[in-house]
Amino acid sequence: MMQELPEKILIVDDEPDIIEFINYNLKSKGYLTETASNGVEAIRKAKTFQPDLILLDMMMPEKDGLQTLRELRVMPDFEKTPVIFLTAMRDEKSEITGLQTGADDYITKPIKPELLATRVNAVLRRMKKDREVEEKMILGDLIINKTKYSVTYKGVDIILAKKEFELLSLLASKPGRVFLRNEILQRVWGSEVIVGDRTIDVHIRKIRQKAGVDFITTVKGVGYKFEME
Amino acid sequence: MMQELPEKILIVDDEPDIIEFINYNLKSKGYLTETASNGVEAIRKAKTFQPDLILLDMMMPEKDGLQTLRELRVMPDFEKTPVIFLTAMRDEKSEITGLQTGADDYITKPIKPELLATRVNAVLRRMKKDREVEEKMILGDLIINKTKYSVTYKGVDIILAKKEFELLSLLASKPGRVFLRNEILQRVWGSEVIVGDRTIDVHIRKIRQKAGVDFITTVKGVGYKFEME
DNA sequence: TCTACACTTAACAATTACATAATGTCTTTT
DNA sequence: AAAAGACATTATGTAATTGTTAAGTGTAGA
Repeated sequence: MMQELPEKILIVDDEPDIIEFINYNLKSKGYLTETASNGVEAIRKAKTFQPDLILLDMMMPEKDGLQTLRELRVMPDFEKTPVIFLTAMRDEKSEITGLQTGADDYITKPIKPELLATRVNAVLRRMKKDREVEEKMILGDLIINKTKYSVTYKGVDIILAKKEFELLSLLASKPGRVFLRNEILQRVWGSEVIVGDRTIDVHIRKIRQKAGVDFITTVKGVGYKFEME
Repeated sequence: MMQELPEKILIVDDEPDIIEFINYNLKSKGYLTETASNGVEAIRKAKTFQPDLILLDMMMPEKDGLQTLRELRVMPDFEKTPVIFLTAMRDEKSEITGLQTGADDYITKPIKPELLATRVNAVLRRMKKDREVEEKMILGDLIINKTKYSVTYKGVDIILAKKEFELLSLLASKPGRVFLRNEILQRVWGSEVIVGDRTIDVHIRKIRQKAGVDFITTVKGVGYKFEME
């Protein structure tokens, strides 16, 4: 039987007392925790901490829980990270919007330790099952494993550098769909970084070269797409 | 030869007669026992007594057996503690729910001493085997023993310092999976401690050096992963 | 107290990824 | 067919990242 790693939980709330309370409870249950007191901090911490689950207060100054969740859901890393909303009292309205926006559960304050633990457990277990299936992208003879950062073609390893891997993953995430050069830049390099257009070509070339076969089709004047022949 | 400690059993039932009866039987077989008469007391006693096995009555006032078990399972200490349910008569429904919730066995009342002893024995034996397997990680020629803090490669001992051992254990816990530097820091050093990035490299180097072979692969710009060649 | 060892850091070396420029090839347009 | 536009290819310098070594610090044990 394999040893299970403790799961990482990010706790976001603007009230220090609540953070303290939740933090204590979850830590004593063996979880690895990190905290944030507003939406902006939450997003920053999420990037470095890479939590397995996020507990997110709905009512916060500046950026509220809903808005924070929306922004997180756009980022590939947190597209599927489970989120449990913390809401003040039975507020039917926000419950519905919360679940619609892509939260996985919600807990009403005041928070009861047992309930918290149960919900956290349930959501994490559910997620773990999904993960196992989702971690591998299988595209014919090509297998891309995001957690292993590995690519194999017909069982043979293809060793790609970071940018190459991310580029291929992006294209392969929607086979057949054309990604505009702009979009590729945004998603692989980020919005701040500015690199020339040729850079993409060069990376594409390296992937084609290393793979030996060509899954990437150039759509002139538009972009690139992944396609098995 | 290692001295075997008597195993500790926590008996939970709301009827004093039954507690008395079970207690007498198990004590006479050499077990160390402790009792509780309801769910709340059971959880409290469990924390201090740290039983190897829990006999848990299903039907209890206030907090029933199922609920108690659920709460116990959330706590790291009792995540894997074997539990045998005591149910009144052949109650198919509760049997099923009991086993689903993570009980290891069940005994129907009225309790027969021989049956009790047999079941208790069986469950404890099963657990002991699981333990042994769980504590060792076997990865090809590499064996990592978490309880003994020892590592052998092809039968030869590799003596690692604590941090080195923890680092290797972490990587080996999910072979192939890449651990980001950030995650390594959080999991081996904890979220409070702040150490420089080179620290990881140095530890990695010592492991590679001491092992003679290299199970650890660097993924530049990403992290490290464990991989047998 | 002395010694040994674990751990961290700093400084530097080595390596690698990456972006770019320059040039080549192909395609489309006129 | 020439020219322009678009991508491919190659080579190369640099920036980023990791490897290595040695030395400093602290701590436990002899």
